[in-house]
Amino acid sequence: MSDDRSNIERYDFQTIEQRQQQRWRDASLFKAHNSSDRPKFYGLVMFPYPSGAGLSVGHCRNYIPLDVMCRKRAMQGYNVLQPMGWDAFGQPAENEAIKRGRNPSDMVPEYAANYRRQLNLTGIAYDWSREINSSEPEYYRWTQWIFLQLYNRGLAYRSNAPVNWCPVDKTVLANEEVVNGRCWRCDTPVEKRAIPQWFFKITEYAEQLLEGLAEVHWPEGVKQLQANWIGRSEGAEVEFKIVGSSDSTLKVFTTRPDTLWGATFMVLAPEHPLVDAITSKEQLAEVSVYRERASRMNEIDRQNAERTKTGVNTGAFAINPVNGAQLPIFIADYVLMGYGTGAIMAVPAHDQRDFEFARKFGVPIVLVYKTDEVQDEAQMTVAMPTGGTMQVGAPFDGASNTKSTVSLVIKWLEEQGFGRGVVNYRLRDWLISRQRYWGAPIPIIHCVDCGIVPVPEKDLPVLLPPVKSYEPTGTGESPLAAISEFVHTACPQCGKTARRETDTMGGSACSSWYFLRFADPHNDIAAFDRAAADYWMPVDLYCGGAEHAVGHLLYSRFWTRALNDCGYVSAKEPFRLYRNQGSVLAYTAGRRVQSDEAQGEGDGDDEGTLLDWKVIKPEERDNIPQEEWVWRWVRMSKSKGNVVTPDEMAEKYGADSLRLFLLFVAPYEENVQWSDSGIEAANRYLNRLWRLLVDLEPHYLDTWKSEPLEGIDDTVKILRRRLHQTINKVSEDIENFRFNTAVAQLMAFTNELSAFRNQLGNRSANHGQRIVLSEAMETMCLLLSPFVPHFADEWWNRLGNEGFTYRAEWPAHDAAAAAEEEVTIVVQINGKVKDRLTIPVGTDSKEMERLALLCEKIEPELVTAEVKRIISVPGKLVNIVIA
RNA sequence: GGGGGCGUAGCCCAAGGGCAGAGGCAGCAGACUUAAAAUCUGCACAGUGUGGGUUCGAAUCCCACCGCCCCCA
Repeated sequence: MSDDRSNIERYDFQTIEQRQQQRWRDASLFKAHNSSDRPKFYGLVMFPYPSGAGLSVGHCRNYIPLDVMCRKRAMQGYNVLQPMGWDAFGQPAENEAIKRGRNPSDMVPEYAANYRRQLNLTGIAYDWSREINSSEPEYYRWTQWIFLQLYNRGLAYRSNAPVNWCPVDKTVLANEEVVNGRCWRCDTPVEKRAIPQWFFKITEYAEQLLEGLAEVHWPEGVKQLQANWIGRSEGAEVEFKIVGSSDSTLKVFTTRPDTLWGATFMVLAPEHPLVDAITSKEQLAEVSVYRERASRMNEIDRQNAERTKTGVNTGAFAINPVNGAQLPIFIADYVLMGYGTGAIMAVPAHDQRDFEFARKFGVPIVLVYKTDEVQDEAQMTVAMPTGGTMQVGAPFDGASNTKSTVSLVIKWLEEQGFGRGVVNYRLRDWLISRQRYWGAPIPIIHCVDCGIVPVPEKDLPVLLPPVKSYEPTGTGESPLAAISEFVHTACPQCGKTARRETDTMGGSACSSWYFLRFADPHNDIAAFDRAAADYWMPVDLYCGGAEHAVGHLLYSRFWTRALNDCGYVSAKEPFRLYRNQGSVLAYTAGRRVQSDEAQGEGDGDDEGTLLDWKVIKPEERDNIPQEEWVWRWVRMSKSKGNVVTPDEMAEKYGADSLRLFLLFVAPYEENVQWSDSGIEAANRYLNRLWRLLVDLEPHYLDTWKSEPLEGIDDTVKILRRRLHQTINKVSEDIENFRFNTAVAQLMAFTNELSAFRNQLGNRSANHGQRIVLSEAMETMCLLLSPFVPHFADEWWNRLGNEGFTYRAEWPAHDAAAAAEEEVTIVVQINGKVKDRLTIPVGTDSKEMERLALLCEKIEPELVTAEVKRIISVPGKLVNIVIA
């Protein structure tokens, strides 16, 4: 060890990181090949929308753990694909462009270039030769092509759908733009309007999407979320005749056909098409007022169970097929047109919502199932959904309130011709049209004579026309509708003049297949080559935020299955293993908000804003006295002025320090609180390790691998044991996504190595010590490689190795070398620790008990006590239970 | 309203039926220094949110409650 520390070489991360990154680039180190003898590994992170704020350290926390995994797989001999691209179409990009007065087609590539620069800074092993941008014609041409494949299979269709409409802004709003039923811009109550929209028929895949969940290794919570979203329920569709109308019947879906005998009224959604036909003259006025009011409400409020039930009698009656009873027909907003048939039979005795409605409107209640306690409808205070025995004068009287009774009744209904068993799903079709500019144009032409005509595949892409002004028109139509060169075209079938579809596809279309494009990103004759896609798919490890658990993941699964059915890819499930990471939070100054004050301005990345708290924006800091500041940990975002960029961190501490900190600070799934002191600590560790390696360098023997291990002394034997324990722990921890404990283990081993160095002092190491030190130094380079690749490669070369750790073999741990010889066990009396014993590993229980009873601190305690029982766990403890 | 997660030292986190501590931050003391920073060495600090239960033994499993976070509606 040098006494003159001022001369010791510094850890010069800036030079090292630049040098190593240049070497990686020169060698095209991370380029993936579409065929190989080696097994493949496809690691993917949800591709980002490049925003003007640039990449934050929060993004890095998502991407770096995947990089660690990919780098380890490469060292384990896998052919690795880790690509990156830009989710550039869609509203976030368009909104940002509008805000900045820019054209998104100029803006997006600029932002993307900045993201790419930042990602390279962090040393992530991306294959940039596969970079894709979903807003470029080379890409969205194939998004349109897939649209046509879906259209040809009847999986894309156009239909009237109620959409959110702001009557003041005269525009259609996305669900996220409706806040408490009001427009996010002008606070006007939003109305529902029926406008023709394009849908994908994801409902046709409901069952498959549900079953497929069994095949994938995803967090249970996410699977459950998808299952709930799909919402499968079994029941029956029952037909009710309407009094005075011989031709029209009312179809209802019910999961409880066994309670048909207790139905006392019917409820239709206010939008139900039969309402006009059946409403009596006397009720007409009241019904139309109610329908108008309901059209203003959003579905969230309508389903809120806390609300007082409202509704209006239509004056019409339906006939219960099972007993001929005449049931009054109401309309009420708690019934939704989008679920089931938009009509229900109401059984107040056994359904709480129906019960409340019946009590409010004075409709009779009839018990189907009765118990000893519940016999009299008039005395009921709540509905009785479960329990009891059927006592209603039905063919099933005496049956218990169970699933098997439901099945029996369904069978009976089918025999009687009253209805049939059906499976219903909560899942709705996927609304894909957007009346916005910045998206892939829907490749459809409307011809007066031929109707809807798909654009021939040879005419793709339908290019998004370059325009100066692309803001929403205010007519509810897409801005494309105002561009006559775009709109006017010839019908591909009859050649007459026709109009192009002017809606574009929402961004979620582009992101539903990008993982397939990465397999073959530059193909200009197909979306992707089947062999390439079959080689890489499925994605072996997919990382992303939990907020996409239903939307993006479900859509991607649907498209993959649809493309599989079309014969374009073998995979049925796109993502085999899926993990979601925690966010990076920044300590942020805010202030209390009065309850009547308008909430966040909806910057798009402001989600999760707390109701009683608002960020103090940088420009407001001087105007608000510090005593009113309330500090909180919130997600980083540009609008909050709390973003930390990787640029500044790489500049100050180095990319390796940033990587190490983000991996070390907390478990992968958990949110982390950003602190500069944390990254400083990571940097300090790397400095310490650097100096340690410099100190040990003179002892390094490059022939260590071929030297015999016999004759190494006990001190290094223990060091070597720790080394092999470290190999084992780090390898396992990476597999289990426990990067934080893997780093801790590397630090712990560094401390041991450092203690050994200190012990050695200025003496020269003996041969055996040199062998073990050399093994430790080289192995550390390899173990560190996925975490701090620049640092690792620097030392890898410095120790005389050619090439890259990325191409070196991941170290294998020697179980014999890692095994401990002795173990310390505890001796307890009644579960309380009294003494400790160090014994050889493998000592059996009997011997442990014998030794324990002889312990200095144990023996005296047993003189007066009666030993009732002794529990001994090999390698752990002996517990003596006394009376 | 429904679902999920998390509460361990002043702080971030380990341990996931068996000694509460692997690692780090901050703190204290010493060494080095004219001094400080950096560095090195050492030290101290909690009985695991609360209350029950299961067990020879619970931070760990179960139940209830409190607090925080996330997702869905």
